[in-house]
Amino acid sequence: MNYIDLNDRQREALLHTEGPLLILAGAGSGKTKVITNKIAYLIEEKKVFPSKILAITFTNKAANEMKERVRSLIDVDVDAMWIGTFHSICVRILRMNIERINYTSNFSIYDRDDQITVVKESIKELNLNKDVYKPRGVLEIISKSKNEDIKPDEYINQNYMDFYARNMGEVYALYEKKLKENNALDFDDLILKTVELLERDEEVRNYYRQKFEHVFVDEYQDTNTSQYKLIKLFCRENPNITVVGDNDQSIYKWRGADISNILNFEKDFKNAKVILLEQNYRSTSNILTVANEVIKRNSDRKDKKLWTDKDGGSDVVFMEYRTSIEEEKGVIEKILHMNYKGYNYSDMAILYRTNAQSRGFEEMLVREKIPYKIIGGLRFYDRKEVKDIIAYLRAIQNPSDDVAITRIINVPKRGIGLSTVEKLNAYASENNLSLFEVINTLEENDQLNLRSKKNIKEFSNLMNLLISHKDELKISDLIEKILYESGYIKDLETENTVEARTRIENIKEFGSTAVSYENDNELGTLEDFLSGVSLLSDVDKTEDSERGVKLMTLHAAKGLEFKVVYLVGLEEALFPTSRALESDDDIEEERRLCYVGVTRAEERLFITAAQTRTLYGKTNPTLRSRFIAEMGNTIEIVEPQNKIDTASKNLVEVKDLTTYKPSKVTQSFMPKKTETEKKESLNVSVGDKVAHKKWGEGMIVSKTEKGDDFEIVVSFDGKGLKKLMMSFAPLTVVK
DNA sequence: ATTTGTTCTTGTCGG
DNA sequence: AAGAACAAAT
Repeated sequence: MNYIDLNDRQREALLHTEGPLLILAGAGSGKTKVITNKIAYLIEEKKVFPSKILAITFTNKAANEMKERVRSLIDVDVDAMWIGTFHSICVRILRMNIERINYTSNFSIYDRDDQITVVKESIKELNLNKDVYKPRGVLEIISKSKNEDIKPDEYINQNYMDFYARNMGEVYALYEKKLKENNALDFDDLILKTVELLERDEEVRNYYRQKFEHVFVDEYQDTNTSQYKLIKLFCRENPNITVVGDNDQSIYKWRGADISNILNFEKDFKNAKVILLEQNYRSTSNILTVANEVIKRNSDRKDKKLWTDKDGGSDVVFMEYRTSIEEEKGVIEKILHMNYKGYNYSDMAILYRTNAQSRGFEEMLVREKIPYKIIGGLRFYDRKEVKDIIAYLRAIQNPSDDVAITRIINVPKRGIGLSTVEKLNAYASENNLSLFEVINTLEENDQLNLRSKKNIKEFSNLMNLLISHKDELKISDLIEKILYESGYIKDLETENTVEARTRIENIKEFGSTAVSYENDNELGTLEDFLSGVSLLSDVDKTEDSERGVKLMTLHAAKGLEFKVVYLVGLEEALFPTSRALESDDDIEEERRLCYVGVTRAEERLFITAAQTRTLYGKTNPTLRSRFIAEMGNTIEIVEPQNKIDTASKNLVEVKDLTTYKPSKVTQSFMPKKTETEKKESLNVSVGDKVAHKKWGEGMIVSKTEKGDDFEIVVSFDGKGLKKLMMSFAPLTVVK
């Protein structure tokens, strides 16, 4: 093997095989190359056993790529190494050891939807109002508490004086109780329970500490508190740990990622060596200049500046269209043009901030017959029919899984409706039984009528039949049995609509994933198959070889690269997102996201925006994103051909759109009044300068219809953003 | 009485 | 798109 391919910095990282090492790797600086070469070097030169190597990534795709690249470097059994995501490694450890902390190893894994279901049940059971205690919001609190290792009773005690928060603590407590009863773990638990296991059980802890002589962590800037704890638990004295990350690409704060993990590495690990990789092998220097120009505005970061020895390349171009529809059209025209110039469609990607933006581009691509692939969005495994089948499998594997049972008890329809399920649930919690146990001991229950009992009996027979076949059937055959015995397929066939037929197709495709799983893992169990399915992330489900233009969110694009990138929707309140506008920290995260987007491009980068955007059927005027101004003269601003360019015309257009379309109700109930009221109130639009009695002068950032009134957000000079109702605010227009 | 089908509302980021 | 509220069917 030769290591000449590496630059000096990279080689230095490779040769540092003892003790902690932090590699600060800028975008496109060859970090995967360094990790894989280092692993190969350890095995070949340092005679480290592959089974003593642990490498943790964030996606399965990254893990597989790492395995492949090590395999291509040296002749080694890569499956002996532990290379996987945080979650898959934890599941592997838990399946072997979870009995030590009082679970059984056939536990279910709950995804976000399952979590919401449990939260809703808990809210209901505690007789709380779900409009006040919003399930999504409560779940956010629960997840946050879990990641900070705050237990329900602690949370309740901390918030004892706050009625609202205390009740959320009660929901949290019940949620945890239910998960335990269902023998289920959520995504957060996978990490937390592993931490708990290692903390409590010295034997297990020492086993893994001994086993993992060399630990690698990729995307270290994205680790959260519990993941950090886990890493620490794997480490012995002066550990051989290599972490790779880029603080400028930390974009998962909302998921609990703690950027201080990477910023504090040198404090946390004594005698840590730090190596900076700043040479970029991906992009032209023009693209890097834009990236550097944007990211340098962030305050809390390790200073790092990408450079390249490549030529300048083409200018980075910004185009602002009049409407979002014109933006979509313009980008598609550009795609056709670049294709004509010799770029393949598969070399191009459209990157956007929110999934909702994909639809317009998709329609245009279909119209022009350009091949494309949307990554993320409505995911295959999130489809109703696929989730139903998975729920059947989960219920078979772990009958205590009430969420799975509830999902399928009346799918396909078998006459067990809402009120019956409610009764069963009530009986279950009263007697501390699982739903499945209640179903199996129906005779004792006298609250149900005969018809319901008969239907339930049929369902329980079905489930018991399926469970009895669990061990003797292959997974794919079990799936077939489920589809046949439950009548699921028959139901869809009778429906005989286009929709039903695609559902059948999807189910078939799911069946074939089971077949290929069996081919790859001869000894694979149902449990392993199910964990694999639930731990897949978006990015994992897309093949590299896929043809066509790729559409994805900026988050999904991290780690990928494309010859031509279209970065779309650079507008205030969209990118940066409206929810970030009021906090500097959040703006910095949006800026990192922008940096990630820019650095995906290898040769050509087109940035676009629209002056009015139609979303959810509403058209609103927009303001150019601050990031465009921050790029300054590193980008070339090009007037799109289909743009109407006189300023006055734009203004008229904008006004028309804002006062357009009062909601249906207001229109029919009080047409005249609405009209006059709106005319009377201040006639301003986004971008106008206004003055406020208290806050001085500022500029209008957004304007949204709220009933008869408009809510406007104004950015006051030196005072920040304020939300105002237009009819009440003492505002005057500044010319 | 209970389940199933239909219409209307609501929310509205990201993995 | 999913849930609530209501209407229709069993």
